[in-house]
Amino acid sequence: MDKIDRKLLNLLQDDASRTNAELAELVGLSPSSCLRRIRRLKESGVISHVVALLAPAKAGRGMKAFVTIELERHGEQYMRDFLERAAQETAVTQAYSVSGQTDAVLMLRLTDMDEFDALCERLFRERSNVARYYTMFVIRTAKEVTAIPL
Amino acid sequence: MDKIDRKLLNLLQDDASRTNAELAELVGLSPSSCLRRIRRLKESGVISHVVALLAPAKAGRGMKAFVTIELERHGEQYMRDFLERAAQETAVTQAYSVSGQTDAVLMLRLTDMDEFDALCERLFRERSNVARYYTMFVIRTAKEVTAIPL
DNA sequence: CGATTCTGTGCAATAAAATTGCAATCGACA
DNA sequence: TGTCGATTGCAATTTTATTGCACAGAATCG
Repeated sequence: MDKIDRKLLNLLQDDASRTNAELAELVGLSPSSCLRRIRRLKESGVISHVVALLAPAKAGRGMKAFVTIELERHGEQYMRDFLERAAQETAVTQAYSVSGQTDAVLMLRLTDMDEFDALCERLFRERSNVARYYTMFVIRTAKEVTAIPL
Repeated sequence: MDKIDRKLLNLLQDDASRTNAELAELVGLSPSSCLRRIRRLKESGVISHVVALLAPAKAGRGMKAFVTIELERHGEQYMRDFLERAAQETAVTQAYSVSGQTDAVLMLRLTDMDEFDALCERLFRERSNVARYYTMFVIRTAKEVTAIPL
């Protein structure tokens, strides 16, 4: 993992639809060398996926929310159960167990409030182990990148 | 935006490195038709980017944290200032203003605690407008997808 | 109801891009 | 300084993307 690899990764994290020739040009390598490096980065798992990102609003899910959750009972198994149930919800795009007063954090992508209500019913109220949950609706997105700084 | 478009978007959100011929096969179209649809989806902005996703641990940023922030003074301009400063930090991958008791939420990708400490110093303590901040370190990631369900 | 337009389709030809073999070069290390 | 292993660039080859074109279906309008 040298300087060129990092440069390549930064470029690919920003826009993976560039042609290999273009990337080669940008990092100052021949196309073949460049391609071999990229392949190596994929095989080693540093690059885990190449995906298309959609504009949330145009995909009909412009509403975002964070939910912090405190569980009633705090065993490892309870946490596992809750996260598993949460992960199965399509509106849940991120689900974590965390340190601190809060036990879990969810990131939601919603179409409307009805969907939110139905989700809360299933996840937090219906025979659940949730003691308290606190919802923060996203008002403004100042930054949202998938790139990991190198 | 018909059924085939949605299918294409789901496929591309999952893996955008597939060849056009493969995608065409999967949605039951000819390669040329398929390509034209994808181009249309890009031009219309539904597909906003195509990016490489890295394995955080292998990229040296395995540590994640959420921070909720309450500001001292609550004007629009104060919020704007804070978010702008936060967004400039490379460790901050997501920055939002939110509804509720909390004013802002940050998502952090960190290499170590020293980086966290330095970030807090810059963002929360150094002549800042932050009244209180609460950090939740991610213990387990149960789900983390970029795909928007369609 | 029929003519017309518009949008989308498949096929085949073309252009562009990725991929590979190979010889040369670079750099670490003895 | 010589040797080994890894990386490079070039050029040939293969694969993939792209485009022109004619046709089919749906919607529009008189």
